[in-house]
Amino acid sequence: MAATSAGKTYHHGDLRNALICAAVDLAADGGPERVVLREAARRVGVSPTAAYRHFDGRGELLRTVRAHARRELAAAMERAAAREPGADDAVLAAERRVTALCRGYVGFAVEQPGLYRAAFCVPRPAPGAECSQDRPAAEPEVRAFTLLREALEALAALGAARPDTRTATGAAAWSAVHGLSLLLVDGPLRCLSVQGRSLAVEATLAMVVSGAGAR
Amino acid sequence: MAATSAGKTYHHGDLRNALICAAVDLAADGGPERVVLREAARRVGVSPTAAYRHFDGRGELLRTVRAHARRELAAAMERAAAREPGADDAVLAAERRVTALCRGYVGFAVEQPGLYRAAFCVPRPAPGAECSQDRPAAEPEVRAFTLLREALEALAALGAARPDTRTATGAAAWSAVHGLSLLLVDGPLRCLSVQGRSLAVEATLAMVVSGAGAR
DNA sequence: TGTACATCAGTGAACGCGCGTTCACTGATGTAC
DNA sequence: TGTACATCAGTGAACGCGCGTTCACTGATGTAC
Repeated sequence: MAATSAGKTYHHGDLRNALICAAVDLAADGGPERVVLREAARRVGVSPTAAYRHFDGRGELLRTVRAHARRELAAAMERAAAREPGADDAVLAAERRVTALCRGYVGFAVEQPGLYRAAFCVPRPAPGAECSQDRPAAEPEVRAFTLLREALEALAALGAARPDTRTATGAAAWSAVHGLSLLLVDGPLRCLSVQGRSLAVEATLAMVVSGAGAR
Repeated sequence: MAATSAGKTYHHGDLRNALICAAVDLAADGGPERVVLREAARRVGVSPTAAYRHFDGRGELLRTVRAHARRELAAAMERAAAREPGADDAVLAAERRVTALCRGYVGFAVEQPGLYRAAFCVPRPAPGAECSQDRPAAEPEVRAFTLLREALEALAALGAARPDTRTATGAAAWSAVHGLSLLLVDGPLRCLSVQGRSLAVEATLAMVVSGAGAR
C-alpha cells in the first residue's frame, strides 16, 4: 500500500513523484541546467542516493522533466484554443484556431521560460552518437507540433491546399513560434518593451497564417 | 613589439588572440557550454592564471566568442547573398536577396551548430538583474538581424509596404529562421532526413517571403 | 653603450565548490508457512 | 495469530572530477638616465 497519508516515515511512499516535482520546480526557475539530482533530493529531504532507486541517473530525471514540460506546453496551447470564440466562417474559425494555438505556445514560453527551455533541452549524449539509420525520422511525438500541424492542415484544406507539404508547412509554423519564443525569452529580443514584444508576436502570427496558404 | 615570429618565448606575444581562437574552437565543437577557461589555456599551452591577464574571467571570454560567432554568422549570410544571381525584376531580386540571406543563416547554423549556439548564448547573469529601465530596447546590434530586416524593408518598399511595422516584420522573419535553425540543429527536427530538412527549409522561406507582404 | 629599475606577462600551488555516482550498510515492509 | 525471512527503499560516507578563481611569486622586457 502506498503511504497516502502524511507522517514522516522511513519509506517516503511517493519519492519518484516528489523528485519529479522538485526537479520541475528547479527547471521552472533556471531551465534544464538547473536540474540537479542532488538538489532535487535535498529539496525532498532525502539522500542523493535514494534517487537512484527511481531513476537511472540525472539523465533520466531530466528527460522526465522534459516530458512534463512538453505536456504543459501542449496543455497551454489547448487552453488558449479553447478560450478562442468560434466563427461562422470556416476559414476564419480555422485561422483563429491556428493563431490561438500559437499564442498559447508563445505565452507559455514567456510565462514559463525555464520550463519552456527544459521542454526542448537535449540531454547531450556522446556527441555524434545520434541520428542513427535506425531512427532517421523526427522524434515520434511532440504534441505541441502535432496540434499546430493539424490546425494548419485544417486551414489549408479550406483553401489552396498543398497536401504534399503538410509536415513541412507545420515545421515552418513551428519554426516561427519556436524562434520567436526563444528570441523573446532567452535571446536578443528579451529586453523588448511590452509594446515591441506585442508587435513582434502579431507580425509573426500574420506571417504564419499567410504562409499556411489559405487565401 | 609583438613577437610575430615563432619561437617559444616566455612571453607569448599574442596570448589574448590565441585564447580566443582556442575558445572559438571549443565552442565550434560543443557549443558555449564547452567554452572552459582552463581548457582554452591548456590548448594554448599556458597556465589558467595567464588568461586573467587578458580577460576578466570566463564571462568575458565567452562574450568574446559570442561576438566572433555573430560576425561569422553575418558573414555567411552576406556570402550567400553575394552568390545569388541578380534579376531584372526588382521584386524578384529583392525576394532572392531575402531568401539567400535566410539560406545563409540556416546554412551556417547547420554547418556550425556549436558556433551558432554560441552566437545566441546568454552568459547567465544574476537572474532577474536584466532588462533594466536604462536599456529597455533590444540589443543594439545583431548584424544578422539588421541584414535581414533591411532586405525585408527593401522588398516591402516595392509592394504593399507597411512601413510602421518594419522592425516587427524583421523580427518575424528572424524568428522563423532562428527557430528553424534550432529545431534542425538542436531540437526535435535534428534527425530529419536530408529531404525532410530541405522541405522544411523551403516551406519556411516561402512563409517568410509571403509574410513580407509584397504581393 | 651600460646599467638600474619599473612594469609587464607569465608560473605553480592551492582553495573551495558542487556535482554525479558508487559502495556497503540498515531500517521498514510484506509475505509464506 | 505468530514468526522467519526475503525484498524493498532508504542512509551516510566517500571518490574522483573539473571547474573558476586567487595568491604570492618570478622571469622577461623596455626605458630613463
